[in-house]
Amino acid sequence: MAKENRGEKRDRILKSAIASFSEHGFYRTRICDIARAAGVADGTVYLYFESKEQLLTAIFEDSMTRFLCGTRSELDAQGSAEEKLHRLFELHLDALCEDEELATVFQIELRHSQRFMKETSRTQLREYFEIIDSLVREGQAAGEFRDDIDSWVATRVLFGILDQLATSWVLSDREYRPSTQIGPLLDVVIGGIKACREAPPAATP
Amino acid sequence: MAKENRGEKRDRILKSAIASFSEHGFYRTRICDIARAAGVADGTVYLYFESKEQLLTAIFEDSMTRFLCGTRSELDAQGSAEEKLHRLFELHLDALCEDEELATVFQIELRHSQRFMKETSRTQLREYFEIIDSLVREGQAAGEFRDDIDSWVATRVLFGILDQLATSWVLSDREYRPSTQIGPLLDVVIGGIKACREAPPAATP
Amino acid sequence: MAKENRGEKRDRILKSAIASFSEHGFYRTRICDIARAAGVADGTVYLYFESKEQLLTAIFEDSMTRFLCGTRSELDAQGSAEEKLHRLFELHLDALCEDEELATVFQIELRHSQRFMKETSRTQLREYFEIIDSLVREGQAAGEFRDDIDSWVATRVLFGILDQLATSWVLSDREYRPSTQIGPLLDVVIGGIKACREAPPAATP
Amino acid sequence: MAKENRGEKRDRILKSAIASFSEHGFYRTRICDIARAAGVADGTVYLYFESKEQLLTAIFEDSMTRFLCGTRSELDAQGSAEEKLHRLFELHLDALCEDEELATVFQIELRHSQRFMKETSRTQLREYFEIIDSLVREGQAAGEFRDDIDSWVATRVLFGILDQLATSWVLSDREYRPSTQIGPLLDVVIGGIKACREAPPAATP
DNA sequence: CATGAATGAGTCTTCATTCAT
DNA sequence: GATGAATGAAGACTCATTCAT
Repeated sequence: MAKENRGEKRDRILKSAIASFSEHGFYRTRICDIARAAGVADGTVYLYFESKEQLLTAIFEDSMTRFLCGTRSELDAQGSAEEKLHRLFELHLDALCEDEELATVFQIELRHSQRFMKETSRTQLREYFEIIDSLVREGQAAGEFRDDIDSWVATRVLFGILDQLATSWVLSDREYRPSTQIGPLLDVVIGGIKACREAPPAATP
Repeated sequence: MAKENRGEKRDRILKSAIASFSEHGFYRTRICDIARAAGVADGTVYLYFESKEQLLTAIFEDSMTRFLCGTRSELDAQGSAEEKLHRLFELHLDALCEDEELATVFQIELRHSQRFMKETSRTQLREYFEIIDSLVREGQAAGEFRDDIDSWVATRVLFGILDQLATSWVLSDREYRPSTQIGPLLDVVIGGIKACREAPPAATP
Repeated sequence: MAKENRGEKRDRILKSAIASFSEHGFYRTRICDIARAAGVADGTVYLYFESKEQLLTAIFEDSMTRFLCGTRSELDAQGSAEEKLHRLFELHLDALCEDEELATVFQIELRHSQRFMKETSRTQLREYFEIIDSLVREGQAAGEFRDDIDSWVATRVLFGILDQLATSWVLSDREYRPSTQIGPLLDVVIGGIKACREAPPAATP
Repeated sequence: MAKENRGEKRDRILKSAIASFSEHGFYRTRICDIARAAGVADGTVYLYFESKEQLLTAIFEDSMTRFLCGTRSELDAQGSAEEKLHRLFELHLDALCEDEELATVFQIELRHSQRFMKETSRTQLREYFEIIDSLVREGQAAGEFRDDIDSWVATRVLFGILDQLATSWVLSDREYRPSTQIGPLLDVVIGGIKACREAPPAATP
């Protein structure tokens, strides 16, 4: 029970943090609020996380790790690069939609964290970017996508769409599922990649 | 000069606040930073603004007022409802692009303000929404748009696109002008409104 | 009164800090204790001093500056180097005896400060060492002291005696004036310097 | 092995405490640092010592007990009272020199402990004072020392010298052995006691 | 109007100590 | 006895806000 307990407690704190951060924002949330919500003492939070800032970072890292973990195998099951991209986006958005609070932290709170935006983000996010990038290259290699477009540029556009879709949903009244909107959007971008439209980013937002 | 001075000083403070808020974020910005940047004493800030929170609100209100003021006459100069919508979006995005710091405050910092999101926003934004709404109705009345769609729903979709376009730009490296992307986007939505596409919101984010 | 007040308040805080540090020790003293004793708010302490640690450092620097200031002219009034040394020691010890709390901070509390022992001390104390050193050289040049002894070694021995005399007094019941003991001690050291005794440091403690 | 183990563990903790206290100071040392250095759990420290403060006290008491134990027999081997005093001082200083960390704790850290300075010290030290005092009386009875001097006063002077010699050494760069300096110093004091010099305390510090 | 020194409530973080295992 | 996770009181420091000048 000991080790079980440890992970369990860490999770409770993380969960409480996500709830508080999403409801009141990072700065208006006090460590003691998180602790109380998690049913632990203030000091206990610091047994699991270095600082309030790192608690925010940990939310990102934990979720990211879990997400990337389950994603790769899923993608292998798909056929074309476009299908894979579609599935990736679906997984991404569904993961966020399953936990509205987490989604808020991801799309809103993390953007304020200096440390996150400058360090963690660049390191941790790279892996995700590389997955997208490899799908684009795969599509290019298979003749599915234009290969005169830099795959990294395409990757940023694709990620941009995804991210905006998520932010949009978080800031909305959340009455719809953003993953249902992937199709039309992807159509435009893929169309842009496939055909010779001049400005694929133009379709981004 | 007296009154001139007053307005001028208020503007300096507002400008400094925008700069600080956009660079360091609302919570990491101290009133004394704003005061120093504006070349006034800390206490002076409170002669013009009730509180730090209200300073944030004022940034929104001031900009909104200025924007709405110049907008109506501009719109009258346009022909069709679609042209007017296009022009409105253009004005909106150009206003933000002209001042990247202001854009950041609008798209990022204001979202954290509880008071803003719950009170100010809903009050102040209504007027803007009503402009869009009236354009939609105008188009519907003129047979330009489908009239079996609730104008208020259409309005929210349109505003959503606009807002995401702006956020997207702010979070990006800002190498492009978002107003150049209005055309294709509007095409989709208007197309959605005009024809019988199934999911107009699908193009929202 | 404004500027008067400022210096006055700084002094009150410094004085309260000396009293608290000497009575309860640096670590057991709380900033709010000092503030209350000085009749100011907690935050006010930080308007005058960067940190608790720096408050300790400031006690040293302030006293040192004041002491060195008044010392030089005093020394010019003396005749031989030995007389000057005697007078210097007298001034040093009397300065400490005049303020037992300050003496305690100097001889006990400052020894624990990492920053002090590693930075401030070495910088600020150097000037004092140089005064002693110059007196030793002066005595050597005048044929008053042996000149086959490194003046810097002699300086350290002399300062060591002085410092121990002070510490000794602080840790004692303070029923005597340490300055009355300078004569005999100096006799031994000077004797050691003057004559050819082999181990002047032997008389140090 | 059981009992052996207990004493051994206690010693390890004590040794680690001495090392940490001397290196970082009492207040900057954390119990968990001591525990880790001793290779035990945090809680284990409390199986052997009541509190952090008492750990400091125990360092004094343990060393004192060990020292006093070996001292008496040593003294019996000496001839005159002066020789015994000399030997006592030698033993004292050598004990400290053998363990620089212990010396630092004795001369520096213990001075900050309120409880030590006010309670323990006065109780535990008394025995040591009484040894010195008995040697003085012995010398006086044997006509070796002047008997018109209060033995208790002489005792304090003698202890003061010894203590300062130790502190001086601890604060120095420790390139010399303080016990080599006992001779000259004792000369002065004993001389002061023996003859009719005016100010025996003058040689104190 | 303008100032900026002063305020003091608020919060993160530390760490001695406890106690269930 | 031993452990080390958990506790929670304590305190340094910050900063929005006020108000005497």
